[in-house]
Amino acid sequence: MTTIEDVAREAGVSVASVSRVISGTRSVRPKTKNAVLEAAEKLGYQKNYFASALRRRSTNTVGMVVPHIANPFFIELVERIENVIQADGFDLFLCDSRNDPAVEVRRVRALIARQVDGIVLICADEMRSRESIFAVENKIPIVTLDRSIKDIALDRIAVDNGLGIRMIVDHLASRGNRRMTFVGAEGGISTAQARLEAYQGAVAAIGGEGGDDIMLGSYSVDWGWEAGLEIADRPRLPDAVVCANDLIAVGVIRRLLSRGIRVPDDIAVTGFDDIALCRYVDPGITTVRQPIDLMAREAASILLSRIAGTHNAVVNLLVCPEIVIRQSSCNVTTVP
Amino acid sequence: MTTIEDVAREAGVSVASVSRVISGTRSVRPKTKNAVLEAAEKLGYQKNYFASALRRRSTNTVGMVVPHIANPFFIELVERIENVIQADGFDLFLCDSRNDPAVEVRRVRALIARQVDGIVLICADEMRSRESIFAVENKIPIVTLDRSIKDIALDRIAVDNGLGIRMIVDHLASRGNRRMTFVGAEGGISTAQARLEAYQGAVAAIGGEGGDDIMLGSYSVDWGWEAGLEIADRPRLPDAVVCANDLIAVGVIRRLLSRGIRVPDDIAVTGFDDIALCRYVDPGITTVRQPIDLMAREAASILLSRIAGTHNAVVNLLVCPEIVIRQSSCNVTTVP
DNA sequence: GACCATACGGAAAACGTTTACCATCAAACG
DNA sequence: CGTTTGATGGTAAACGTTTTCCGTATGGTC
Repeated sequence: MTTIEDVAREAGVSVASVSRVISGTRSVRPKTKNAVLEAAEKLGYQKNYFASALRRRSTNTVGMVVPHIANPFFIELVERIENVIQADGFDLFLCDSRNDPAVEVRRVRALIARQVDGIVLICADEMRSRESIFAVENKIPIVTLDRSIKDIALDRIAVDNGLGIRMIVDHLASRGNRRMTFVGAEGGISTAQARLEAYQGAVAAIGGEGGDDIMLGSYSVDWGWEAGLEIADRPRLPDAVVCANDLIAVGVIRRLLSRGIRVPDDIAVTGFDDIALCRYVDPGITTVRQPIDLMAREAASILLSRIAGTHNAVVNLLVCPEIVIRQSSCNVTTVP
Repeated sequence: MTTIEDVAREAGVSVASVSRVISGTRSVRPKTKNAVLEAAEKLGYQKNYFASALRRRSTNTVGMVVPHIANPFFIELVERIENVIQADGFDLFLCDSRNDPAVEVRRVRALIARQVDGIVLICADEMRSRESIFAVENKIPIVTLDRSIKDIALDRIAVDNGLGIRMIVDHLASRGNRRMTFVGAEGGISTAQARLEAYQGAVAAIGGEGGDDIMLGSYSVDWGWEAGLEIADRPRLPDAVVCANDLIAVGVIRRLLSRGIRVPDDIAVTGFDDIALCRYVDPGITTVRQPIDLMAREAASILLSRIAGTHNAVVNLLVCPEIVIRQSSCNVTTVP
């Protein structure tokens, strides 16, 4: 391993000059600069990341913790965020909390130990993820994305979940659906709670039935598949099933179809998020599109400005969703 | 920030003793050990990762580079690998090369700079990913997974792609299909090449047509959707479309259905990998299941043993796939 | 020419660990 | 009782940067 000292010797200058050239912290004469660069090139010098981080106490790295790496919605957010911060010279460390607040807090600690300059958190639980925040001890900035944590003043970027669900229920009602069922997620997930409450309110608002017809599980295809069975076996079917996310909707639809129930002819089904999968299944899924790009850009830029030290007030940004109508709620022709 | 020195002062011992207790490198008397642990607890001491890494030149971390984080097949491998290495006390850094060998080599360099102890690489290109290997300069062990690099003796774990495709073609032939088409991926991806060649050989072996009916694009739904159009518009349809992976198959099937062509009644379609999506679309996709769990365990344990310094011969492990028959190739009833 | 501001180079002190080396002590052994 | 051995504790030297502090040279201004 070649060090700054080898380069200094080769270039005939001091280690200080080499460091200044490499890290660009102070101007040096063009002549010495070139000598250093040539020597570094010749020796194949690579800066030691740890020595640098130890001394500077900063790593140009941000960490991101998501509940489940296999959920395409989170992955899309990760990709967008990485794009933004990379343009600013930051690297991204990605961690999966496996939907477990205990794992989450371990991940956060590991990131802190590696001295990331900031954290983007999609939290596992609106109550128990407080521990993750405490673990940060205000040492570095942290912004929450998509899901929020109760009663803590933190930057947050999320879609207006309530509005999304109301748009869905109104759309279903406009197609003549009156008897509805909601398949959501339990546990302390803020988005799950918001979508559930909005569903209840919206069904009441349109004067429909089923505002209290609620099934709660997890944000997964498996749960949708399970819930779909219960629905299919009912003596009297609902007109529409409102699912709290797209994965659930996929499971519900698969089950209904497998039981000979037609979607949307017998039952309309809707999702939330608009992951790519919605376009690839048949029927395509009517859903609420989250403005992922906007959310990622906002989250990243808020975090970066906090890292830079600019930025004051806590941001609580609620962005508007958009409804995407596909075949699962009404027979129309669409193209993926 | 509390350091080892603060703990030493608090416990009334030397920094050496504290370090030995914290890192467990040498035995210390129970009495001093307890004093250190209590002091550390009291002061909330956290070891500085960078100082430790700088001195020890090892980080208990392995890096993994995958071509595309949004591809569920890779994500499943990542999850399994993380499980294995975590049990051994290692952390995982995940990077996305965006299918670009130039990005890949940057990622590898970044991992090396962070002194990961080993790398798992799913390479972007069988020729140009050599650069990534050269970047490692034999400094740390590296194993390749799924895709291989030409003419370099490296540990490699992959499925027997040829066997998988032969199983598919034989299955299609046994259902009476004779006129076939192959939709694959171009560029220097070893698995794409292996699947293509196996297709040509297998079609010849069964005396079918279409061994030269080849369309090459990328491993994506979009490419399948595009290729499906060309197929749907042909004056004479093939009996079966063999796709090089599941994503392509999803795109092809969606397109054929949208053009009023029934799957499998008019055309059978098959995939490769057996990602979860195959069970969620309708019709379910007949595909080749890769033994992901086995592959991940093998890759991880080979890497770990190389890191530990045991292990000699280069491993080239070709594992057996399994065919999974669903509705896209013949009308059967299956359960997701 | 005297003075000052500015630019630049170098020596050395951090940063927080780990570890080589030495000192001490107690037990074991002849 | 002298010597050896093994266990344990401490001191100080690494690890490779960055950065403070100081010295020198350069150029400009009066």
